[in-house]
Amino acid sequence: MEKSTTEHRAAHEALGVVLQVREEQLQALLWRRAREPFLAAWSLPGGRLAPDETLEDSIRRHLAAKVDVRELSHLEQIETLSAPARYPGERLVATAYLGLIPAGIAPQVPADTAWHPVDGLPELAFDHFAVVLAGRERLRAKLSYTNIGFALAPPAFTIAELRRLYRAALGHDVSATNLQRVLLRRRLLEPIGELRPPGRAGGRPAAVYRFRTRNLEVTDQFAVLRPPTGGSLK
Amino acid sequence: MEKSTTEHRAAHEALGVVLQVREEQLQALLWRRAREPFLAAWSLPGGRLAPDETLEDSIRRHLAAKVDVRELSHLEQIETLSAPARYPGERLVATAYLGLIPAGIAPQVPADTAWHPVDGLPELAFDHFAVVLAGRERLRAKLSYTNIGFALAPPAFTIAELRRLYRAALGHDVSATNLQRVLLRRRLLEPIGELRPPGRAGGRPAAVYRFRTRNLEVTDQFAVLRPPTGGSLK
DNA sequence: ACAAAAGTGTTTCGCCTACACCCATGC
DNA sequence: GCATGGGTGTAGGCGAAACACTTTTGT
Repeated sequence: MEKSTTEHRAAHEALGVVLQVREEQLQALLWRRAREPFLAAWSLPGGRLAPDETLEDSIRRHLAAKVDVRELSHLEQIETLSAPARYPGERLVATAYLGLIPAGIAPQVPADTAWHPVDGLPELAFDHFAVVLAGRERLRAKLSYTNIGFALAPPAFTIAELRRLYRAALGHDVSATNLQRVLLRRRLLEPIGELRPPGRAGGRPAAVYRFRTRNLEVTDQFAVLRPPTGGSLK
Repeated sequence: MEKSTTEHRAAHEALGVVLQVREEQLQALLWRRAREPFLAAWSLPGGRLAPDETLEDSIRRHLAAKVDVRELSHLEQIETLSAPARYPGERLVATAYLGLIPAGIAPQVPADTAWHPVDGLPELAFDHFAVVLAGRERLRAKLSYTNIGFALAPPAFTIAELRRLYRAALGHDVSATNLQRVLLRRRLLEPIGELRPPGRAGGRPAAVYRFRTRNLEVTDQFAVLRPPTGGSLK
């Protein structure tokens, strides 16, 4: 049963699922491949792991060629893909990361790189389609029980603007009334004390809010099976 | 900025955080190292990735030397560790898996392998301590919003028995009344129609239950920000 | 005055908790 | 009978959803 494996060395790449809400849609940053295999197919940005860097360092370094890394408001590992045949002709293990960019900034991207709505992606190279969907699922889940919205939102925003971001990311409508109440009750948002003047059509000026912190925090830790009010076991 | 990385090949290992509730405590399966570095230190079982296997295949293969793999009721990837200096003298990337074994079975383990309570672990080799804690956190979180309890429980059990498993895994007391109601309301449990006769001290016979499915299902999908009763967007 | 947009008040609902009480058994 | 352990009835709390209504602006 035991194989002689001590000599096997797999090449390792980092892949980035970089998401941003653009034009009311959740979009992913894709790169048009310049090499075989899958020449000219759309694929996730990324590249090989170098000897002296972590995987997170690596994805940051490779993404730097596509977007200004300072614009990444959040980065987390999704999963590691290791099917032996996932990359033709070579053993290549891939670790995928989820990267988020706040709405409202328009990163410069090179000519071989473009944003694509996650609903309605083109054919993607390798197993990248499933990776994008896994990234979107991670984002959607965390929108419900963490403050990860900070990573989709600009530094300051109105509830109506935030609502459009949540709607695009979640894929379903969100009530502005309830969104405001949930995020305020959980103390994720705070008003900065300014008002946004209404547009041409008039209307009451909107209060401007910001996220209280721009680091990931779990805000709904134990939905059920909460510890009893008081004691933990040992 | 771009490094010449095309030739770098990192060795890759799979690590298993195998947990079981034993004697009312959540315990992890550890292996006493027989080689340098960290000779004789306790560490997670696992081993090198072979050329023609996935990482999941790999951890199953390596664990087979420690426990009967058929006893693994659940296996999922936790995270991939890639700090360049995490393993002395060699670049070694590690992908950690969480494996669960139902309570009540006593797997044969080799002499160099033993169960240790997760509260009160000895010093572990490398970065393995943090990996065990990450595995426990994953388990605790999923106990709240999935049916992962099936993987800790034997095929049939009373509510009182299940309560002890949840208590050990969560680290805090759990009310049998509420545990029963939550798990029945979510339709995770169903009675098998049998009764467990009481012990020497008497008492009403307990109904015997089982998990409706023994595959992972998310049961509390969107805590908040649920889609409106009706429509999804696009 | 009217339309538009933002925000608040209020009701309803459902899930969860806590605790009292009832049930079935051994001694 | 009484002790012991299992299960159910029920009331209260709380967060969330829904919707009506008020507030503040532009035209």
